[in-house]
Amino acid sequence: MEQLDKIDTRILRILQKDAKKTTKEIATMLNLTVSPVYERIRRLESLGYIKQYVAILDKKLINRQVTTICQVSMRYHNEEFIEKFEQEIQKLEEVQECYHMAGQVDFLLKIHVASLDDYHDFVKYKLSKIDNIGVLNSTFVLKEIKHTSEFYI
Amino acid sequence: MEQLDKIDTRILRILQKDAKKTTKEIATMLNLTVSPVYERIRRLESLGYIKQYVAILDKKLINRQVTTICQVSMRYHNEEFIEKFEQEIQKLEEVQECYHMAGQVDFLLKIHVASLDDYHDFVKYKLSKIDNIGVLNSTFVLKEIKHTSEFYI
DNA sequence: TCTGAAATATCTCCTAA
DNA sequence: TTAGGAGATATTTCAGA
Repeated sequence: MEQLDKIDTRILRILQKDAKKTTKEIATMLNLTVSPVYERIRRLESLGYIKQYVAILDKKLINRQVTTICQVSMRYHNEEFIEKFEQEIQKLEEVQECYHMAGQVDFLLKIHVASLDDYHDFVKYKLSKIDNIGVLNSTFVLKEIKHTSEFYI
Repeated sequence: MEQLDKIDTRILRILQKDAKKTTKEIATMLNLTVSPVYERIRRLESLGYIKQYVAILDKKLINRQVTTICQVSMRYHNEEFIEKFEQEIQKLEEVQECYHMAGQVDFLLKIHVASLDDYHDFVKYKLSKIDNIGVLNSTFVLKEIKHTSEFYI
């Protein structure tokens, strides 16, 4: 895998903040012409450095204002159950993030719903239906202090 | 605040998955011409439904493969200390998410670094320098099972 | 790898239904 | 709110340094 040079890194920094910046604008910022910037972005995409371009929505406006962190521990820790759990989680649209953790708790989930009622339903009818869950501990987000998709590079 | 109709919702769903889809492509998917789609996207942007467009990077390729969840509790819970903590967290580039939580733990942080050594340095020289931290509990992500910026709408 | 230019496509805005 | 069209702007490709 080739290394990134300073120009590549600067391009990634710019696109992490604003994917709508035109090639021309980026070229101007970097004192280059359009072509090399165009080629570099293409290369960063095809090598997989840029995975995708997405629109970030306002969760309050689209009525997903309740964020919950749910910590899950399995009853039995064999491979089969773990894999089954991971598969089931993929299907749950309310779950935006899920991590397999080191330590006491097996999985940490971040969940977005419209209301506490909806969260109740989510746990009752979806999450707790998954096999082999031992402990399930939900805590609610009072306020989002920081949330970015950017990596510091 | 005006409500979104079905077409708006479908546009948002598409742009959440791929912000590079052209107006023309979206129009074709929705059996419309370019103009109405163009106008709706503009409206969704100016009303704030779409907050921003970003490029999502591959954290392994850019060398940020270590993800940590850090749970922080304050020593004293007065407003001044809480606000100071929130301000300091904003400045730390390693912190991608920070939530003020209900319950035992005050804050939950998601942190990305290149290595365990870097995490050690982060805690030692940055995080623990913040005033009034009582308990600080780090757990490491073994595997990312799911991570999306999409909301189910 | 870069510059510069030419071909192609999209964006953007306007008028009208 | 949508359709259609036309000028402005961007993307994409390619020869040459």
